[in-house]
Amino acid sequence: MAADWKPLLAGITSQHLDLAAGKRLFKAGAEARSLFHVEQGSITLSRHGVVLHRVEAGALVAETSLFAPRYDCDAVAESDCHLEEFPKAAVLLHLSAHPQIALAFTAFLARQARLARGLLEVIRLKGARERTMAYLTVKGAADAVITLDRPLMEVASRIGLTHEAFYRTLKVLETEGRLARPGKRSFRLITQDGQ
Amino acid sequence: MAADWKPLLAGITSQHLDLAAGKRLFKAGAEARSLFHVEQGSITLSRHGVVLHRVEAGALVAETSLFAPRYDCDAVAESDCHLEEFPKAAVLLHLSAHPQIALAFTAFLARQARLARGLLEVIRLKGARERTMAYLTVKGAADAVITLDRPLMEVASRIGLTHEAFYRTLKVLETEGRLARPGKRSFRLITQDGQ
DNA sequence: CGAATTCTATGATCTGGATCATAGCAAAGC
DNA sequence: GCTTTGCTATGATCCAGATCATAGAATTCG
Repeated sequence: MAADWKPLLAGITSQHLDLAAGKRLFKAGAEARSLFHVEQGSITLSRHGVVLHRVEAGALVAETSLFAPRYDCDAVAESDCHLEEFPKAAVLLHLSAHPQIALAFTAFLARQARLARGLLEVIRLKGARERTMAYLTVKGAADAVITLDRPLMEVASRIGLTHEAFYRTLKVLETEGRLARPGKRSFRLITQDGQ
Repeated sequence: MAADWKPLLAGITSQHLDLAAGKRLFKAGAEARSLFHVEQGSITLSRHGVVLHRVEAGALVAETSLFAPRYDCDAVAESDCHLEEFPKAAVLLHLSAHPQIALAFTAFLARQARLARGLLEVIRLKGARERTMAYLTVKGAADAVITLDRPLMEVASRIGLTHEAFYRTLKVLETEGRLARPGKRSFRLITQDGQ
């Protein structure tokens, strides 16, 4: 699905790059020269000190800058990083030369955008109850078992809740009969008859 | 910037489509046949009743479905809509035939993704103060005048606050000397010396 | 295997922001 | 011009969820 699409870059000249925690990868305003793939560690993108995005291992840094002359944010290693650097020009050339790959890349970005927007809508809901239900609902159909692949703590912060609040909310939903828990990280939404 | 990129679709066969408020444009699971451009009104995309995205006039519906065999969400008109329908196949053909346009589309999606992710990070901050500062900070550099083009009420809801809370927070920041307000919707962040 | 770390879980307290209420002002409509 | 509607603004109250605290279960690691 939201596949690691690094394989598609296979043909492009690239070079390894190690970056110690706290070191800067690039800064806003500098000429955008490369696209980066995070192999290990994580990179923080920020603008004027405000974090815009946290890039984890397996993801790309600076997709936007592929299409802009300059980087528009600062990139700093949050932890020791192992990166792969792809020269921007080479990437663009590769994309023009391989329409299939270009399309795949486009599809990848479309999914990214939709994912982020979906999370935005969920997080904008007012209550812990609603956010939790909404998050689970988009993850899977009602009456099907949904298994989360990440710690509940992490899910909690994704939807803008503390883990305590999240655990409690899950418990409440369970006692209310709106949710069944086959396992610690497995859930099943119960269809409500009253609607 | 986040330009209305409809002009790029200029060459493609399309047809007008009017949709009354409450009517469904397509439903999840149906074969994905078209891409839509909202000329007037707004469309709500939802999955199992959870709103994933609200598409306003000037934006596209179903970019993701360009790359998937089926629609993965329901699209319903929130208000009376005027749409332009572009057959998926024709769009894909057009994109393959015009690499420039394909690239522009890709760039457009990259910006969308980044924008949404930025907002996500802002909205995940804990306090009204921080969210407000962060929002303004990414909008413009410190010591430059930032003018918001939309009602403060709308900005408030974007960052997950009630308008009351937002107004109050602005006032607090102002009295704290962290923010100047040349106009109702104009702001200037004050550089703090103590850092 | 046992120790350390992380995750899951729940209880008690406290606060920031939601909610309700009210009002001045600006923009739009007639 | 006057009226209506929507935006900006601020005050009072209240509660959901943050914070602090504690602990059992599960996982990782030496």
